[in-house]
Amino acid sequence: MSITISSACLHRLPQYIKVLGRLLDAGQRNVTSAELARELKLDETLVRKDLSGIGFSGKPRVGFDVALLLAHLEEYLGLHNSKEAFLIGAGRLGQALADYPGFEKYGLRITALFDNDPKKIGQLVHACEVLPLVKAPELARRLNVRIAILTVPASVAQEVAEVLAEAGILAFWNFSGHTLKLPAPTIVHNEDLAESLAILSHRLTQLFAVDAVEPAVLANDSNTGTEYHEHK
Amino acid sequence: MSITISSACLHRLPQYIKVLGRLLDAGQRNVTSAELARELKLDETLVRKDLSGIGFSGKPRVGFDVALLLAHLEEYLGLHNSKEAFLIGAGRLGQALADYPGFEKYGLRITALFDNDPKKIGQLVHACEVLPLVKAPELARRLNVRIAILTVPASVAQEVAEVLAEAGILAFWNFSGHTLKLPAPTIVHNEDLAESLAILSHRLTQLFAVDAVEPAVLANDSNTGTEYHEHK
DNA sequence: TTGCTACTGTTATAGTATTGGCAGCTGGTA
DNA sequence: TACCAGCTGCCAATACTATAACAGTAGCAA
Repeated sequence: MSITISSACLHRLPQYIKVLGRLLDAGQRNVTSAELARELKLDETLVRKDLSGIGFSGKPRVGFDVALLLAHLEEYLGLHNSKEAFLIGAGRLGQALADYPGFEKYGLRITALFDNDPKKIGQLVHACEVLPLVKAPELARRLNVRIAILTVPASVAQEVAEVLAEAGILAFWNFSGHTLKLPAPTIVHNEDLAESLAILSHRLTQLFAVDAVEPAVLANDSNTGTEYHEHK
Repeated sequence: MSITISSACLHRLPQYIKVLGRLLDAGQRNVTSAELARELKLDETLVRKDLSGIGFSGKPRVGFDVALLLAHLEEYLGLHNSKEAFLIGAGRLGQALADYPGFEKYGLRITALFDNDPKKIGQLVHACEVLPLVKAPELARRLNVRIAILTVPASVAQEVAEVLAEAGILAFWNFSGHTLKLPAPTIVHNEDLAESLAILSHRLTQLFAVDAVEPAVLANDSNTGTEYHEHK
């Protein structure tokens, strides 16, 4: 099915989904590659290449069927597969994530929260009781949960992750800031605020330097989530 | 100074900083490119190229001076420049970010929080009083604040951002999930959980598919924060 | 029904990022 | 002091991604 999929393309697919969702809500039936390209500031041939690459075809003179394409993308990304996840660490970030409405839409359901702070245990967060952390491995095994969202302090992240990996957790969505080292075949997705901040900081200093000196050429790498607007 | 800097390289620099910080804490004085490469699962020539690219030299037979390199990287990324930011939206995510300890280390200081929920106004978050949102533009102008962290609902993000841009905010760190459209020369850095989730979802389905069928080759694109471990 | 238009899908080209190889320098050692 | 080992730094080769050009097809109108 998906033999080779460019990493850059993979990052664009969710963007397509977002735009398509908007179009669908607006009642638009078809969309052309040029339209998608304009919306996401991409080249229109790139859009066509991406979509044909994941096996979706448009129709000449019409474009792509919005609803069909959206469904195809969601299917391709596996968003329909219901995924159950444990949320480890019920601090502010953990609670914020538990509240995040986008998860359910994307097939992710947080089935339990864990923490080792006695004050937090028993609290209700988003209709879920916070359970003691020590019970997580056993429950993961019993409920066959494969995904963990880590919102624990960086200092304990590695230790916690190892225990959970031992209990069969295969994918970690890691917000702790500590880069996890885990044995195969685990998937680790590090969400690193510090990294984003560093890049933002660099761009800011660039911007101010440019302001002061001359309007130099700035690369636009939209695939990383940052956008650049040159002067004038 | 920095004429051209590869986007991929830019994303690696914070990683170097992280590793170097660990090494410095461990008391290590020098580090070789091979060592850095091993730690971050990169090629060692790539590490050398990145570091020489930002104008830092190592010494043969010794490697790179950890402290000096760290300082150089931080300087290069402008982490020493003190940056003041407004946090817009004092919901759970906003409060979690206000609490995040990494910001100060990277030169970012949240000087004020804003919200338009009367219940939140006046609350203290991380030693900062939550102010009414309508005052943000005026204060931004008066205090010369250039950065805004947006943790408002997606539905109002565009509107809020436009008002703030009007008031002189140049950089938006956007957690709202809505892709902002702003005029030049604004910097927008979108932090999109939905996108991350979609990619994670895809990797998961790939993993399970691989599990079921055969150990296909999986690309490792470490620059996106996701790591892959192949079977065996 | 036939030709035209507008869009898609594919092939070719160029630019960029990563990998590999080699020369040169530097610190240790006998 | 002279040699050796190890690591850097540059240059070439390769792979990959994005842009450009072109051929093909389906709807629409006359």
